[in-house]
Amino acid sequence: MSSNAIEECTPHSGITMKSNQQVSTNNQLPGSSYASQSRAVNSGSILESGSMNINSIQGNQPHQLLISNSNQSFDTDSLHAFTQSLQSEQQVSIEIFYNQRVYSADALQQSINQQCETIKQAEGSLTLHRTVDLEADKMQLKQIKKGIRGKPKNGKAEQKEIRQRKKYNSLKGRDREIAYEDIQLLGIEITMKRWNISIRTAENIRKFQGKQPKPRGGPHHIKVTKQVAQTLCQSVIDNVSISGTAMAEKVKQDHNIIIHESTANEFIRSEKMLKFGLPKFSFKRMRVREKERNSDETKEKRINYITLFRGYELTGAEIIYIDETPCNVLEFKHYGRAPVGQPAFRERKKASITNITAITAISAFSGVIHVLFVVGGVTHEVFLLFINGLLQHLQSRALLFTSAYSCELNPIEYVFGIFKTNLNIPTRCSIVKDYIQHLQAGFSQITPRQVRRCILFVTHQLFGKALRKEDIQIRDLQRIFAAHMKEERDIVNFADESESGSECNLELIPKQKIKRSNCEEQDEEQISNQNQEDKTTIFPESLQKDNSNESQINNFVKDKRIGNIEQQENTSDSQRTKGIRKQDDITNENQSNVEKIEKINRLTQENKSNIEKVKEKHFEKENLTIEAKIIETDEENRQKEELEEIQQRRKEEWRSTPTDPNQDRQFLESIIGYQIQDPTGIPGDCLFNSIACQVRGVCPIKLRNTKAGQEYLQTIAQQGSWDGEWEIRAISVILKQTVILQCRTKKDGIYVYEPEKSKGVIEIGVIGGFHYVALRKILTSGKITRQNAKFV
DNA sequence: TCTCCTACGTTACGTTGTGG
DNA sequence: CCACAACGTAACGTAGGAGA
Repeated sequence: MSSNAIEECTPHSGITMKSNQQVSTNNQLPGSSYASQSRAVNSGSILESGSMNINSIQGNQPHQLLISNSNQSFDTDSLHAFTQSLQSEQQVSIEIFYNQRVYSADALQQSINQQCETIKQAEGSLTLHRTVDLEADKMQLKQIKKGIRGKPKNGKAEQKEIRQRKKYNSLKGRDREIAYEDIQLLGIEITMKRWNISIRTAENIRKFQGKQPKPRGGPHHIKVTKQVAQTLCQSVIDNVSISGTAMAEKVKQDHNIIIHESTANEFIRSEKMLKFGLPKFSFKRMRVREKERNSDETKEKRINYITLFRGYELTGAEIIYIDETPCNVLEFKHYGRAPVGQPAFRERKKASITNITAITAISAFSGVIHVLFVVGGVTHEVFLLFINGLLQHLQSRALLFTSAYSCELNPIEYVFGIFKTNLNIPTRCSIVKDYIQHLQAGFSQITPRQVRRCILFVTHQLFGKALRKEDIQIRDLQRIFAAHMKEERDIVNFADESESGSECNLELIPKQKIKRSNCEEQDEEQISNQNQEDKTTIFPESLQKDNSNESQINNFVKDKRIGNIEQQENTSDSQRTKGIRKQDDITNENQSNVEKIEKINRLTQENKSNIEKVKEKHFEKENLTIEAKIIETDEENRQKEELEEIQQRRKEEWRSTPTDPNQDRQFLESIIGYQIQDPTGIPGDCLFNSIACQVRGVCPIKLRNTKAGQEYLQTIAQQGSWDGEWEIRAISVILKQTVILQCRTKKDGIYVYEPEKSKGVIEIGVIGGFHYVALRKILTSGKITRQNAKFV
C-alpha cells in the first residue's frame, strides 16, 4: 500500500487479521463458494486463510470486497463501498451476541446433512483367510534362525561325555614371570613338573616371555558396520520420527542384514556412532517448523506489513486486532500431581461438548472489546457474523492482514495466552452454558492494561526483530513475553508449542511443565539479554546513543509499558526522533492521559450499555436466522428429577440398614495407604462403578441411565435379592484380577477372590452392608499383600 | 489399546588359552 | 590340529513408562 493510499483512506479504525492470500469475493452461491476456496498453506483457520464470502450474510444482493496482502495493492475503494453498504443495509438479518453462544440453525443443519452424506454404510463383509502350512512355517523359522546369532542351547559340550583330564595349573601374574625365569635356567621339563603346568602352557610362557597372555575375547562379527551405521544415520535424517522397526527394515533392504529393532534404537544413541564419525541421536519431543517460516521472502513480507502498519498508526487510527482461538474445554490443564507410580486423575462430569472457539477483538483503548463464542469450529458464516457485527459499531475501517507465517505479530495471540492462564474451569461443568460462563470470566479478567502491554510487546520488540530480518522462533518469544510480563507481576506461562504441533499456536500449560523444559539459568540470561536488545531497537536514536539519559530512558520505557496510546497519538513522529522529552512533560502527559483513559472507559461503559439495549431489542425479533440460546430440553430435566428421586430413595434405604455405614467408612479410612473413592455415592451399580474406577480410573458405566439398568436396580433393591458375591466372582474371572474386598463385619476384614492366572489386584470396600466403594492406593506401601490375604 | 522407546537382563558368538 | 573353557561383548528379548 502506498503512502498516497493511506492519505486517501485515512481510516479512523483499522483491523488486522492473519492472511497470506489475496482474496476477493464475487457472486458465488453460498454453498458452492466454501468448497472451492482453498486454504492457505499455514492456515488452520478461516482467519488465517483470509478467505471469506460476503454473500452468505448479505442476502440476495452480494457485496464486492477485495482484501489484499500487505505487500500488494489495497483496494480502498471497494472496501469503502463495502463498508458503506454495510452501514446503509438496514435489513441485515443477523445478530451478534456478546459473550453468548451463537450458531446458525440453517448452517448447522446444512453441515449435519453434509456430514451424513459422507458416512456410507460398508457394503458386504470382508473375511480374511489364512492357510496354515506347518512345514512352510518350519522352513521359515529355520531361515530366521539362520540369521540369528548365538549357539544352540544344547551344544556339543553338553552332549558329549565328560572326559577325565589331567589337572594342570594356570599361571598368572608374578608366577608366570618366575616360571619364565625357571624355563631359561632349568629348562621346560623341570619347570613343567615344578609348577604342574602343561607343555602348551610352558611353551606359551616362553613364547610370550613370561608376560601376561592377551585377554580372552575380542572383536566379534559385527552386524552394524560403518555402512549400516551410515544407513541408520541417513534414515533418521530423512525421517526424524522413524521407528526402530523401520530403521531395521531399511538396513535389511539396503544391506540384507537383519538387526533387531532394539539394536537399531540402541546403536544410534551409543558412542559407537561417534567411532564411525556420525552423530549420536536421542529421542526427544518433536517440534513442527514450517520451511517457509523464516525464509527471506517471509521476512520481506514482514517488513512490508510493519511499514503498512506504521502508516496506519501515524494516521491516529484505533487498531483493532482480531483472531480466533480454540477452547478445548477438556484439555486446559494437562498436568497434575499424584503419588509416585500412580496416575493423576481429575474426575469430571461428562461434557456435552468439547470444543468451543472464541473469536475475539481487542484494541489498545478498550482491551477486549468483542468476543463471540462458537460451539465447534469457525465457519465462514460465523466469522462474517462476527466481523459484520463489529463493523457496525465503527465509523470507518480498513482491513489489514498480517503477513504470512507471522501470526506472532498479532498481539491477540499473547492476549489469548493471558486468557488461558486466567482460565479455571471446574470439573462440575458439563453443559455449554457453564463453560461459556467460565470462558467469559476468563476474558473479563483481562485488563485493558494487559492488552496494551501485549500490543506494545509486539510493536516495540517483535517489530524490531522483524525489521532486522531475524528469525522468529515461537519458543523464544514465549519466554521473552513471559519475562516481559513477569516484570510487572503478570504471570503468563506458555505451552510448549509442540503440544499443539504448530508453531503458530501460543497455548498455555501449567508451571511444572515449564520447569521440565529447558528453562535453565543460562537461558534466562539469554532472555534478559535478548529482551534488552529488543528494547533498544525501538527507542529513538538519540536515546540509544546518550548514556547519560538513562533515567529518561527508563521513564520512556515505563511510559510505554503503561500503554499510553493517547500519548503516542499526540506525539508526532518527528518529535519522537528529534530529541529527548523532558521529565515534567512526560509526567504531565501521564496525568492528562490517565484522565483521558478514564473518560474513554466511561464512554466504553456507556457504549456497552447501549449495546445491551440494542441486544434486548433484537432479542424480541422472532424471525432471527441466528439464534443464541442454550438448549436444555424438558427430557433432560425429567431424567434429572428421576435420578434425584432414585438417589434420595437409595439414601433412605441405606440409612435404615442395621449396619452402621459411618463405622464402615471409618474402618475403610483407617486402612493405611488407601483412599475411598465413592464413584456413585448411592447403592445400586456401585459395585460395577467401583471396579471400573479401579481398573480404568474412571467410571464409564451408566447403568442407571439405561432401561435395562433401571429394571436391574429395581430387582436388586428388593430385600435379599442382592448379594454381590457371584458378581464379584464373575468379575474376577472375566477381568483375570484378584478382587480383595474389605469388610468391617468380617472377622479378619478381608475377602479375596482370586481367579487362575491373576494379572493384578482390585481392591474394593463395602459400606453399610451393600454399598461398594473403590479403595485407591495412595502410597506405594499398602497394607494388603498377597501373603497376608486369605483366600475364600 | 496400541505403539514406541529405554533400561536391563539374557543369549549366543568370536577370540584366545589350554589340554589332548 | 581339534575341542573345549573362559571371557567380553554384540545382539536379542522383555518389562515398564510415556504418549497418542
